[in-house]
Amino acid sequence: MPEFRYNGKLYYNPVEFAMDRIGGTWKMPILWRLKDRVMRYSEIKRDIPHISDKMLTTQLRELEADGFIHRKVYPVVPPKTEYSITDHGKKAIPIIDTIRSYGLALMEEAGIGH
Amino acid sequence: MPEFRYNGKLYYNPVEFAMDRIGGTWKMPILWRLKDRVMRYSEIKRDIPHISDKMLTTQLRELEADGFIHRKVYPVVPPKTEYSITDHGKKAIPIIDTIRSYGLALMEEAGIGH
DNA sequence: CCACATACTGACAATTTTGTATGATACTAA
DNA sequence: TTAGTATCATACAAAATTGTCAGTATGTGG
Repeated sequence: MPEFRYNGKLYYNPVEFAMDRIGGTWKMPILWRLKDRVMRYSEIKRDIPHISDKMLTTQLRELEADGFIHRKVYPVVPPKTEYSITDHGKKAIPIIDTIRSYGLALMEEAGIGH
Repeated sequence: MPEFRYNGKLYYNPVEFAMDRIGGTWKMPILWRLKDRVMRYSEIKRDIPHISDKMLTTQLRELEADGFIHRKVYPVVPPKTEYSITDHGKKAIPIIDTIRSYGLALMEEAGIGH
């Protein structure tokens, strides 16, 4: 595995690079929810328990900067912003699905969910 | 996604559970190397650049505790320890492969590797 | 005039993860 | 007698991630 640099950061392998884009506590949950519908900020927030405004905003911004989602702001008051997944973002869905299924399998083995 | 508890820790979804077992900087690189051969501690260390003794040891111990790898100690001096992947651990390989391929695709899109 | 709504921003703090540095062991070779 | 080896352990520090809290903007409904 040759190491490489991207945006100033050093990566050791492709897995690390992938996880830096879609990993962390919130990015996959967000992408998963946007996979087949457009959602407003407040909808996403209501749908993901425990997420704070700060986390939701920063993660949405990073996903947007990396081209996974699109952000459309309506100039109204109170504000209205819609988030949708991009073609680039859709490519991550099968990977999330794979990880999710694996997680469910691990949970079953561990006796979680009865 | 109903949240749940395991070993005292709170998880929000299956992805988080999966990533807690095989995520982090070093676990997938370790499992990936053990996927088709038995390796000694020092071999793994030589094969994974930048990993420190502390990280290698703690990650190996956690992977062992979670049943992903097996540890065989030979009572000789200097010490000799062999690590091998278990059947349980082998189930993680396709997932790592999926993430790895996705990472390579992202890298290509980003223009990494010429 | 005042509260309410939505989508944020920023300062700061706590937590989690990763890294560094040093030492232990106990036999073998020089 | 001393250095070298392989596999750790442990104390401590730094870095990265996540969380808390307060505040902002601007119109609408009461």
